[in-house]
Amino acid sequence: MTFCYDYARPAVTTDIAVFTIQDQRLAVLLIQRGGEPFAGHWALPGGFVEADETLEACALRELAEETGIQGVWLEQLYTFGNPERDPRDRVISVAYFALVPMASLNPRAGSDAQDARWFFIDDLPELAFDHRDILDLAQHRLRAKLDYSTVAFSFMNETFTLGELQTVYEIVRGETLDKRNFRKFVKSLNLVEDAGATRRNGTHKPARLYRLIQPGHLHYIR
Amino acid sequence: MTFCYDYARPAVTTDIAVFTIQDQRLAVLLIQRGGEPFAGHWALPGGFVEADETLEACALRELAEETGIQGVWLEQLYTFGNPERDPRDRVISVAYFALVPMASLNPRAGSDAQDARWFFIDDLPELAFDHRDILDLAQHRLRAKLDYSTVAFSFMNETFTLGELQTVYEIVRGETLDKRNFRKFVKSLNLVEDAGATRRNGTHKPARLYRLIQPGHLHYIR
DNA sequence: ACAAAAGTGTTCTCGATACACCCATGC
DNA sequence: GCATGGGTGTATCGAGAACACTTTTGT
Repeated sequence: MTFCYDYARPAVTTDIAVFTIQDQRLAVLLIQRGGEPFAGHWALPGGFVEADETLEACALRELAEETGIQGVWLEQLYTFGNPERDPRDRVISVAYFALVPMASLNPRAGSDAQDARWFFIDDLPELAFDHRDILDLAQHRLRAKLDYSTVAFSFMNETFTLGELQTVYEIVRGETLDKRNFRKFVKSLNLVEDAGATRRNGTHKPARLYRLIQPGHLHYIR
Repeated sequence: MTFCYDYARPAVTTDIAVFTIQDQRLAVLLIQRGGEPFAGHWALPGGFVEADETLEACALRELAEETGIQGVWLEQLYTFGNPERDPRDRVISVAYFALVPMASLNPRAGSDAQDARWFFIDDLPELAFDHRDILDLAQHRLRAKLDYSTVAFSFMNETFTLGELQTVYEIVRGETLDKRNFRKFVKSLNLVEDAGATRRNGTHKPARLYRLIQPGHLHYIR
């Protein structure tokens, strides 16, 4: 079956940059492409928009199909439409980005993907298409959003220590922060509560655990 | 001639929200649609992406064709992809927004448009498609951008008074500002210089004229 | 005992806010 | 002379930055 139109139409895809924190470093989820073009290259998960699904539904579906990851919060990033970005054909890609808790999700390869795994953001392989540009923009947006929203909490597990949270801020911003100022800042947000437990985690004082008062909510600050 | 593909493809358009300031109010450029659907309704200028043009080039071309406006600075806003947003067919629209100097451009109707003119943002007709949503988002983004960039200067003519600039801020933010604090703020940016002239403008003291030191540059502040 | 991360307050600086009067012009 | 917008300075407040020591645990 073929689909015919009076004018040329571009193909439309979504691509998704999923970030997490691993080993105290920022990591992104990539798949290894099974088919041409760029067979064997690493790329962002994503794929073609189907006739009756929203762009966000497409992104969620492709993410689940190619990596097994489900139910993440997505934000639209930018739409890439350079006519040369796909060597085969005119393809316009609506890019999304997402953050998932530290090391919580084990990706597995799915359809169209030979493999799916986390890469550190500062140690990436060569990427297919313009996915490197997409990733750079996503990282830029993530850094900016840290300053005026509570995105960083999306990286946290259900309970977490303030030290872990501070590490996330330090990793994304690429600079160290003062511990006392950081804790003052977090407490002034009034978004976390004491989870009533501590975690022993090595040869030092146990850390108090906190949880979000409204899990899943993104807040705008400043 | 027809174009055939193995899978269904959406049509892709760009739509552009062009803002200006008129009579101390925020205004947006709309066209009256000539053809179906929504014939006779007012809508944002825009149209289908051609095979070999970038999304931004498409937006600029459609804007010129439909309204005669050329050479404006565009920023990508958001991509609207709800499958129901166009009653005919699946159409995905990449929305852009732009700011042009106060009352500087006289739109004229062009192809596919019976008419093109400015509407005050708080006195809009019923709009075609989901263009009301696009406009609401554009206005929201404009307001937000005022706080961390110098977008407001895009509304200004080559020379302008600080009173005019303050009025722009007041219109977009919807609140009055203190004159002394505002002037202190503008001067602290170090982005404007004295144009060495004044403008008589009614029954009061003439106002000093300023100009941008780097015209056309958008700066990020804060 | 010692190494290693957890936890805790005060001072200072700077940008943002609040606020009131004189000036130059047209009528 | 009076109405109208142009133009100017100072005091206050609050958020962000700088900064050092004690606590608890594992080995």
